[in-house]
Amino acid sequence: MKITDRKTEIISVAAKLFKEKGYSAVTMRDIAQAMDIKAASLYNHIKSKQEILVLIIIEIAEEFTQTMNEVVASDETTIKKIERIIQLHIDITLRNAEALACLNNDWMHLADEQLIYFIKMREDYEENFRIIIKKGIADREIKNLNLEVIIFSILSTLRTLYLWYGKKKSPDPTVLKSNMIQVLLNGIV
Amino acid sequence: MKITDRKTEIISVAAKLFKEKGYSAVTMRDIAQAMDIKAASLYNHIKSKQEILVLIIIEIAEEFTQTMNEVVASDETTIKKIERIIQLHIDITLRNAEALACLNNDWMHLADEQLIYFIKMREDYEENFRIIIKKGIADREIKNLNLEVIIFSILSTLRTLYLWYGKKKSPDPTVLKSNMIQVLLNGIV
DNA sequence: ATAACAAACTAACAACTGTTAGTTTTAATA
DNA sequence: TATTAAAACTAACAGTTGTTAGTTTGTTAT
Repeated sequence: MKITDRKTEIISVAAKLFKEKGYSAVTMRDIAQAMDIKAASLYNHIKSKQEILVLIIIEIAEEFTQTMNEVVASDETTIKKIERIIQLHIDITLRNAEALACLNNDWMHLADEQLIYFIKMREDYEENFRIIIKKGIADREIKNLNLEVIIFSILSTLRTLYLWYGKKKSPDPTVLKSNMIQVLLNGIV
Repeated sequence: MKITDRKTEIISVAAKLFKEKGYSAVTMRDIAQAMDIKAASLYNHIKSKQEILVLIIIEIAEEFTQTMNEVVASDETTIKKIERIIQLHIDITLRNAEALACLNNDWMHLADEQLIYFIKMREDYEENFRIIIKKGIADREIKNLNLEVIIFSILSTLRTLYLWYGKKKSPDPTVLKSNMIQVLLNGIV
């Protein structure tokens, strides 16, 4: 197996285009052109446009799922758990912002089993987060505020990190992490 | 002028569809079908598919711009200003979640002057927010954390409120507002 | 040199896209 | 009732879409 075969290249190029215009607005000819080949040639490597989407999204979704499962099963403090989740999102954003953009914006274009599978993972992820925060409130580690507001505000920030990275104003990863923890946990006032 | 003419109806139906699948994945025939008419009939009321997108996005963008300009020009405390911005986002989300989804996900499908105009408004909005927070830090109302992290975490939460509303778990607006202020300003720990 | 294989190509398809032209229906007004 | 305007219709267009079939090119192993 080569370090980066042609199929991997297609997926990476496609992800970049999907991030900019969305899955539906990107044509096979767009992807081909970005690789300096013809659209038909793509089919020597991939089965369909759908397959590209699936390969971009599912792998990352599974990575989120697995780490979240580990975190939720651990016996750390709630705050440490949240810090690990923040770290998880930052890590994946740095490694593959394009795929994250795609996951966030184009998941609804998955089909059949893959769509169901993705939605299940997403719901489980949120539910695990809910369990963590709930326990944190019960243990008085977390303020007794509306559970859904807490979860939503943290998750929506972490999920859209990809929008931010790549911009000049974004600080380096370690600074980002510590500041993000400060802001999300202790507030800004 | 009728209370709700056909054109307004088209825009509202289109926004709903755009929210679910994105601008590019929704066809004129989809919009027509949702209104129980034929695609060609839409053109008695609108000029093009593009026009629908423009009408959905620009009006709301201008509303954000105007209120933000008012807030930034006021002489309230920084915290009061942030509270007004939170209120602004909640208000618009409640009134027109579909248009907000569209603004967030499909703005890049605007064209020419409209695209430039939108990007300008978006940049100005962020810059105004930056000015507010900067002053808050200088006045010691806000903690001296990384400016961009503060702005990003608040804005990304407020901008994706539309994703959340409509779900069962979302609390009523006044509870939402007070909890959102608590979480975003004072943190959860 | 030749066989074998990966990866590109050309050409074409059937379906779908936004949109136009011209016509008919519907409902309100004179 | 006749007129008019709004809003629907049918039919079709030119261009684009994802995809397939069959062929050629380039590289590697025998």
